[in-house]
Amino acid sequence: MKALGEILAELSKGGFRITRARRSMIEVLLDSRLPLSAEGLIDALLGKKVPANKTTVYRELTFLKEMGIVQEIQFLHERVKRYEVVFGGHHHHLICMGCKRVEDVELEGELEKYEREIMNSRGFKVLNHTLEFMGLCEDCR
Amino acid sequence: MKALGEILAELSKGGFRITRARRSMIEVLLDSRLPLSAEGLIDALLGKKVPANKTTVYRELTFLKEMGIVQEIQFLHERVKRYEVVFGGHHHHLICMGCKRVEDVELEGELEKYEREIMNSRGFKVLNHTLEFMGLCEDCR
DNA sequence: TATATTAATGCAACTTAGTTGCATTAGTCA
DNA sequence: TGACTAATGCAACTAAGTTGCATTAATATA
Repeated sequence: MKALGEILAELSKGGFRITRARRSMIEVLLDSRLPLSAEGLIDALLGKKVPANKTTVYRELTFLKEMGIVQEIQFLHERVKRYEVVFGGHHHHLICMGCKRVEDVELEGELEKYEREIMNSRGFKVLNHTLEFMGLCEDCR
Repeated sequence: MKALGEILAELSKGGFRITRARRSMIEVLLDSRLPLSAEGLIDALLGKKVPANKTTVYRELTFLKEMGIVQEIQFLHERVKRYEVVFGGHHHHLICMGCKRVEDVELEGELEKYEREIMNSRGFKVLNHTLEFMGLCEDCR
């Protein structure tokens, strides 16, 4: 997980402008410990008195995705997409069906075994995967 | 994977009516070797000269989900939801980024190891999970 | 087989999430 | 400080799915 300054420097070096909306969006996403929807992001911005236009927010999210700064997540139990700042390591989510909170998990060893298996038995080359666990968190059990 | 007759008998026993739309939708879903979107389902029905109203199709999909006959799948690379008849065993998908085809995979041993790990380290009780692999199929590599 | 009951249907109008075109604004560099 | 153009914001649009309500038809019963 990078710091705000690092991200901004990287963008600046790439010839992109550091606007109020851009900076604030990255700040909000960095501060949120769970992935935000576009709507949630707009609310957070308005809460910080940062003008947040829907079009701008969606366009900026597309941009930040292309830059590899944020990633988009689609949870099965929701219609909307969520966004989070890309983490150092690839990780997954624990989604509590009680309180709807989302936590991150990193898994040891990952799914390489399965990916090899799939390659061998099907000739299918896995390039990426998504994995989400649904259940009940400690508080909701 | 159940046969059409079985499914219809089960519904009938439950006091639900066997209508043309209901029978045809289950038929189409059983025949499709990949999960269908609502739109794809409507097209398939029209192709069979079965009148297919959007509202009816969505309502029937909701019903079939509630009955545990079909399951809804959300792929990360798509906006729409897809539906498939529930299989005997829990399974996952291989999504080809080239030709967009979807194949099923069943994994040995599954993710129990991770689910135990998550329970032990976080106190989070996993009840369900989703796992999709994105990559290139044999033909597209 | 006819009839009553109500599950299922279908239209139209709506909602939600996200997108597009285009004129305007504001970062950045010289 | 000004020129350049990336980024913005409005309004209008699209796609996917939903809702209310009057109508139709599957089934049980007489």
